[in-house]
Amino acid sequence: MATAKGKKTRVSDGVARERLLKSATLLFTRKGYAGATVREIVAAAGVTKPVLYYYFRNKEGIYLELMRGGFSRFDSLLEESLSVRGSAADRLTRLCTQVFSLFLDHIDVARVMYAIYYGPPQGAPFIDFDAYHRNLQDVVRGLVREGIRKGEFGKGNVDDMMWAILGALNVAMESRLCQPGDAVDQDGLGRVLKIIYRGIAPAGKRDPRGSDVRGKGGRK
Amino acid sequence: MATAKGKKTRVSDGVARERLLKSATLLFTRKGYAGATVREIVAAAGVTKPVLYYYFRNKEGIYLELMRGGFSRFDSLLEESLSVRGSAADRLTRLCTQVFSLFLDHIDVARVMYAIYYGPPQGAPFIDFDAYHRNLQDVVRGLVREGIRKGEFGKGNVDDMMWAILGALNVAMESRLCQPGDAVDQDGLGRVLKIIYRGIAPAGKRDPRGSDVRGKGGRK
DNA sequence: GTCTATATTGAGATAGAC
DNA sequence: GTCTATCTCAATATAGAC
Repeated sequence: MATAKGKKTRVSDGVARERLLKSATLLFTRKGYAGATVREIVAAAGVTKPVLYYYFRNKEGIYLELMRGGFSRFDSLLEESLSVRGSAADRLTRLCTQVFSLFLDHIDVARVMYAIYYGPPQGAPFIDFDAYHRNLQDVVRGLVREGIRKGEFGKGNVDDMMWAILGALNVAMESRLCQPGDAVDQDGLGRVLKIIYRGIAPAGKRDPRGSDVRGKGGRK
Repeated sequence: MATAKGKKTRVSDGVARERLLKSATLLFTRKGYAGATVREIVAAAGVTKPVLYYYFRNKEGIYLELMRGGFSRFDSLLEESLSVRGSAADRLTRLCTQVFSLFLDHIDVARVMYAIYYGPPQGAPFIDFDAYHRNLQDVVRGLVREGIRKGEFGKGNVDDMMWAILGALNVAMESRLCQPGDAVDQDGLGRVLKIIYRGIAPAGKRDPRGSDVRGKGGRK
């Protein structure tokens, strides 16, 4: 990230950039993409307009950078989950836990995404949120399928299992967005997933409740 | 509403009113609450401004009427579910099915609600969506508790079970909002709920109807 | 009263000095 | 990299003709 030449600057490289990203997130959240003005964003960041244009080209640029930051990490998680080894349940839990963790770490950016996705048109550049949603679905579906193939899960409708799992992840995230007080945390998500694994276990092989409550995977 | 003809109405009572509600829903969905002008709404409904004023007083009035329409039915469902008899699972499924049905019947109003809830401030009158969400949580939690008390569900964290069930309902609704093509339908929701009932069944006992989690879709 | 032309504002964006 | 100063443009507001 730092410039190769190590040129001296008034503030160290990227500080203003980070401040801008932060203030843009805050203001996009509070007033929407259209409602947040470049003036407010730079004022809140304690810099002047040209600084924003220097780093991000324009208002759309800083918005896209926000989105890209979140989604690139998300893509990494999906990719990583394909190479990780372990039981299907462990891999699913790992994936959900990591996605949830990413969500919690950037919940303010997530709010902006939700507002753009569900909210009215605001002139923001198009982001194909549905594609990311489908990617997650595909990965989860693949892991479920593998679990069935290995006999870890019972035979049944793969999509039903996928929806049950995504429902757990989804409700955890949205409970955070909606009621930060009484919401689902990482452990809660892990426990809800356990309920689902038990529900999709093969007919004869249901392990007793709470036989493995750890979220990091039973054996490693 | 006043069916008495105190005023001169050119169309039969309620027709213009319904047309206004429909066009307002459409325009609130497309352009947001703030973006939809009274002019457009009445034009789309084929009536004149005074007609809107007569039925709804103003833009806020027609918006509140939309919200009230959805939520009053929702409240009825919650209330009704308290008096219905049957197993906890049946009552939970019945409640979720009915809520989902209500959602599907008024999915365009639901879109407006989502946009207001998650979207940026648009100057719309405040609606306490969180309260409705909490109400649903409370009813589901109560039904889960009863299921545990009657031995239908195993002992365990009541909230975890509640979140699993709400996750299923939630993901069904949002899959409809997001990807109308490949979404969850009533049967799908029922099957996902079965998975969860199995997952929260008492340790030794298998839910008779949940013994087959296979849906008609099979593997996809 | 309503309409239209003009003024004003406030938005995003840029040039060039340092 | 950052600043001061400025530009363009569209929406809004207003004034004055009709």
